[in-house]
Amino acid sequence: MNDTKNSTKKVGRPKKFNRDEALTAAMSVFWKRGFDGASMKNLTDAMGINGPSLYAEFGDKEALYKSAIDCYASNDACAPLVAFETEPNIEDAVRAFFTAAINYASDHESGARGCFLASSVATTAGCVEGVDELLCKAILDTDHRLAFRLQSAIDKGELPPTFPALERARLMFDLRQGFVFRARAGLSADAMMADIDQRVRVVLAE
Amino acid sequence: MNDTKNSTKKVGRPKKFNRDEALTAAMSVFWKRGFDGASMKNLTDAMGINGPSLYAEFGDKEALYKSAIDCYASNDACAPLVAFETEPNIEDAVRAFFTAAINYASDHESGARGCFLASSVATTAGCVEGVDELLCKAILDTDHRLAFRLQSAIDKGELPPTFPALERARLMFDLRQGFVFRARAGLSADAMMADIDQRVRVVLAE
DNA sequence: TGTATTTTGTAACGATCGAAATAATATAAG
DNA sequence: CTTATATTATTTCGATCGTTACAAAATACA
Repeated sequence: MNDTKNSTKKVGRPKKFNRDEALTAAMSVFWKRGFDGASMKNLTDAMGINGPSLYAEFGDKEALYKSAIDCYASNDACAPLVAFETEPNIEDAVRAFFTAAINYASDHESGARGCFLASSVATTAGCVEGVDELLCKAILDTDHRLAFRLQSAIDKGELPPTFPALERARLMFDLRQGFVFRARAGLSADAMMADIDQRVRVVLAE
Repeated sequence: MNDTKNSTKKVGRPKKFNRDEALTAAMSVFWKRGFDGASMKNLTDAMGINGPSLYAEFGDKEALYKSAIDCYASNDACAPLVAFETEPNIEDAVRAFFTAAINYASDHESGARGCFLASSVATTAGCVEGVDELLCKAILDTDHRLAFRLQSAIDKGELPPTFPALERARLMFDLRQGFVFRARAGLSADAMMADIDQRVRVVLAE
């Protein structure tokens, strides 16, 4: 009766760690130090886990890295996107997108700056197998998700029928990369915030 | 009479390498693999130099890295800037800037993709001492150099007196970061080129 | 021709890397 | 209470890391 579900209790010594929490901790380390800059000691320390437990749960360092990328792409990277999709008015939505992007890149709870994908993972494109594909997918998915929200604003009459949704979606994405790079370098969030109004106008200009 | 100038011939066994060429080779390795991903073996192989010679000429790995950053900032990073400053007509100039940026990020002679500063050095911000400052300086210098060219277009009457030169300079820079990220991920240059006309209009819109 | 000087190539250093072997420990099932 | 199972913690591995010691080689100068 219970053979397909996982029972709440399993045989053997129980794990001391939570998989998601450990993965989030690993992502923070990779984000701050990069793939090669993050040693297994850095990782196990931050994750509160032993070497063998890490290998049993996540495979080797490269597999852990890719899991961390997936974790980021389906959680953190979406925060500005969610802000954009949630705000009903399109102008407010674009503003919320940039505001969230800047805040996120400057003051992430992990202490890391910039964007994990743009500021750390990008370095390993062409070095770690499969990273190129993960990055391309993340970029194109974001383009389309941004475009979808813009298109719905067109459908609702908030934007003219001729509005180039996909082009402006890419524009939003690329502008975000600029903010992200500046934040990684340590430039102030306030200075970037001052540019938001102008950029909202640029994105929505007819 | 010759004591302040360097004589053409020096005492001792002559060097087998050219400093600038070796530094350029080192930059390519750091660009492709990142600071931590580039081993001393990778570096000496690419530079055609021995370990001890490298240390004598450039100091340790970190010093070599910073020299490579300086080398890039005062040479390669300027290519799109120079294109922008050289083209007489402002619209052609903006187009040339983006075209050069995309070409450079997609087909650099070294085989590296993206931008050394944005795609590799950014990862070491906060990890390698002094990198933050180098990055901030490179960003702000570029902002101002772009703004200077826009201002001269205003002065010549190509752009209206109310044109927000510095804001649009930052806009150009940040859009470039998007192209650079896409190129690093492996997206096609042609797809990016197709966006240029629209972005030229965005940058110069009144 | 011999000496001083500089760079070269080789070899080696201790430290740390990612990864795994081993054994102790903590649970569920019989 | 014993057995089977799964995770823990410790230890260790060979490889590679960045760096340096050392001696041979190649030049200018006396």
